[in-house]
Amino acid sequence: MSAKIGQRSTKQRAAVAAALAEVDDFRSAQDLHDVLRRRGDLVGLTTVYRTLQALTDSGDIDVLINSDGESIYRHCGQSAGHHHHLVCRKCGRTVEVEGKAIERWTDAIAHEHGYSDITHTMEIFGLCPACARESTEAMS
Amino acid sequence: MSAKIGQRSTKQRAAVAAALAEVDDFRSAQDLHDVLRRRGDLVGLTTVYRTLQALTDSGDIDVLINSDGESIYRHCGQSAGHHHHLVCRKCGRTVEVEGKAIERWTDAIAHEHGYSDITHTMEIFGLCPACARESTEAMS
DNA sequence: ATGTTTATTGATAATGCTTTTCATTAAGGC
DNA sequence: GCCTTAATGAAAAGCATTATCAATAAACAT
Ligand SMILES: [Mn+2]
Ligand SMILES: [Mn+2]
Ligand SMILES: [Zn+2]
Ligand SMILES: [Zn+2]
Repeated sequence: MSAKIGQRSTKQRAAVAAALAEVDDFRSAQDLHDVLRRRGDLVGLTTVYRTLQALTDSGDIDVLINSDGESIYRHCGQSAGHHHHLVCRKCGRTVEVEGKAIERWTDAIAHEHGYSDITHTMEIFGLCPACARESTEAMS
Repeated sequence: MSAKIGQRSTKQRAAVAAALAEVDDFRSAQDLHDVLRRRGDLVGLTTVYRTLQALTDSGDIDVLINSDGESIYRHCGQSAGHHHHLVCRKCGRTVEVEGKAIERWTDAIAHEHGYSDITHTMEIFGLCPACARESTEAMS
């Protein structure tokens, strides 16, 4: 929402924002750096990292850590409101999912054990239809 | 469950297992390496990593990736079966929770979108009763 | 427009976790 | 005890991310 990621607007930050808008999958900083290079926007890798960090801090994009321990970023559709993700572990294709049931369940469990001030993380990983098809074709 | 982490039993593996039994919160490989050193068990860091990897693969211990992207391990009570955790963000106190509802829900969502080969992560964080009490006392 | 200030950039070096190498050691079966 | 080979671990490599710091360029004043 708020674009307050710094006090000066630069072409580098605009380029990172554009790249995030173009691909709407979760991507690593280095992936996005490559996307930028292919687009013709020469932005330093350091700046990509810095900008993603700033956008994450301001809540404008979502970040999650994949099973390799690497951070991946995404500009979410309705960045307003708590939601979760179904992510393809191969290509990053993402579906945003919302689940009141989960929210209620985690709160119930936590209170049951006397825990307060609850938060939770929850992401689903799998192979998207396209990547699954690719996999089976490769076997034949 | 199965202790089949290899075909030979060594004192190093026994030492790692003992260290895991002694501390029952989530710890990094390097933390456990220090615990071993303090115990007087000289086990190479490489071996600690390898053993934790093996124990994780065989399902004997749980691993999760913290917000720094570092893997932390824990020997769980009933190590049989998939489960999740309710972790105190202050002191690390952990409660193991099981939730068939979550498992069914994630699978349903994933299949609904055509995703296959599903896994998921889900952890609950909060303040345990003891830490919450401490917090309110500090305010008075 | 030109100059001044200083936030921002980015090439490079450094950090830190984890994995790979590979020569040495020691289980387990005989 | 001997043999086979899994297992160990010191050292090097790999890899994502962060820290440095001199050069650059927004924002603002003149
Ligand atoms: Mn999202
Ligand atoms: Mn557990
Ligand atoms: Zn995919
Ligand atoms: Zn606590």
